[in-house]
Amino acid sequence: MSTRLIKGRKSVCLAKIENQNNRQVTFSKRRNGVFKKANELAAMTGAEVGIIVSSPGSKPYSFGHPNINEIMNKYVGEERPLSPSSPDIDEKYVQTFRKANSRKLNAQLNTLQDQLDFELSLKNKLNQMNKNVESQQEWFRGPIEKMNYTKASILKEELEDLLLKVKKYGTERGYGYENGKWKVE
Amino acid sequence: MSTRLIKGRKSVCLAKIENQNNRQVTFSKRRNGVFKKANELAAMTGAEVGIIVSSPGSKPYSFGHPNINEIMNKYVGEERPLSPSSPDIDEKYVQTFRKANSRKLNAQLNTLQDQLDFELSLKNKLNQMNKNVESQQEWFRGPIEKMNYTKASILKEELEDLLLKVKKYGTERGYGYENGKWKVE
DNA sequence: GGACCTATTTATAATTG
DNA sequence: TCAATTATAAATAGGTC
Repeated sequence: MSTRLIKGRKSVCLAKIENQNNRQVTFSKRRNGVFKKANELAAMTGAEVGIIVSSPGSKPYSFGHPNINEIMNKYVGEERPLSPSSPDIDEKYVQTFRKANSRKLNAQLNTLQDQLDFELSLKNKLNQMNKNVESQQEWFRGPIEKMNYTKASILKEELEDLLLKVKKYGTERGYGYENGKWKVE
Repeated sequence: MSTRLIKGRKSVCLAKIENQNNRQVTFSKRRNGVFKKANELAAMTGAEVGIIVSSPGSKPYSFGHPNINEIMNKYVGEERPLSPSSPDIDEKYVQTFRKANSRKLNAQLNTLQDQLDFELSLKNKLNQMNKNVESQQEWFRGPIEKMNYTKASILKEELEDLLLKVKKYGTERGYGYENGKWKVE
């Protein structure tokens, strides 16, 4: 705890970070930051957001609300390749996007999410969450073609937030979270 | 000026903004915010970033570094091959993107499971949630391959809502976790 | 690599012009 | 509607363990 070094952030420099390690660290932090912001944008305004990020030497990451592949397909035109000679992609994008508003999946998802948002109380949700457990593994092992990674990342992040809250305020109530493991008595 | 009014921002609430006007304002501001963050990410780390955003009642917007179309073509490269006249594209990225978008479910599954390590360590929470997810499934009937996305969406929504509620009421004292069950008063 | 910490810079919600 | 203001919440650079 003999800390007396300078720690606060410096002003951001809009230039490529030279140091390889710092660059990687910044990439990870800021990639998550962008995804979090995108998630907030989608949640708060109902916007559709799709993001693809790739760093040299790193895996590609994607974010999509409601789903990266759906958004991508809208952008490039569903079920048909984008003509290599087609330069005016923005125009095409507008058209396909408007037409796609009536797509079945989106409508169903919107309905689902609206119901979840406005009809289920927290108490009901929590009670339902407390039902048994069996098929969880199957859920993770099933096809995930249409689910992008970032849904999971965001989910993870929010679980971590939740856990932080629990860790902070929950210990006095007889449970806690330490060293990556739950302690429930 | 004669009155000292409160202007500072409030804490962000991860829920859809009801007021139409505020929602549009927030959309514009935050869209720019996301693009700015994405631009910084690309500039500082050399990452490739592509973003598509669209809000109902608003035009679609895109951000791309170095180029949105190029990035998207890489991402969907499997279904929509790159134009043969793409000389400056690192083939390695293309391969990675193809892999990310691949229909080889096992590859994605492994990646997903790695990212979900944290959640898997919390089985006694997530497994309970799964039951709820299963029950909600009846609301939605569609292609099997999209079921998992639906489950993920539901789960994510529930977690978001749960987190919101916990943040809102948690510090006051209206929640707890005892004997493997959540309690909310 | 990851979690946590802190000083500071940024982003932005509410408000005014 | 759009730009500026300002108080605050959030993000994050650099550090430790």
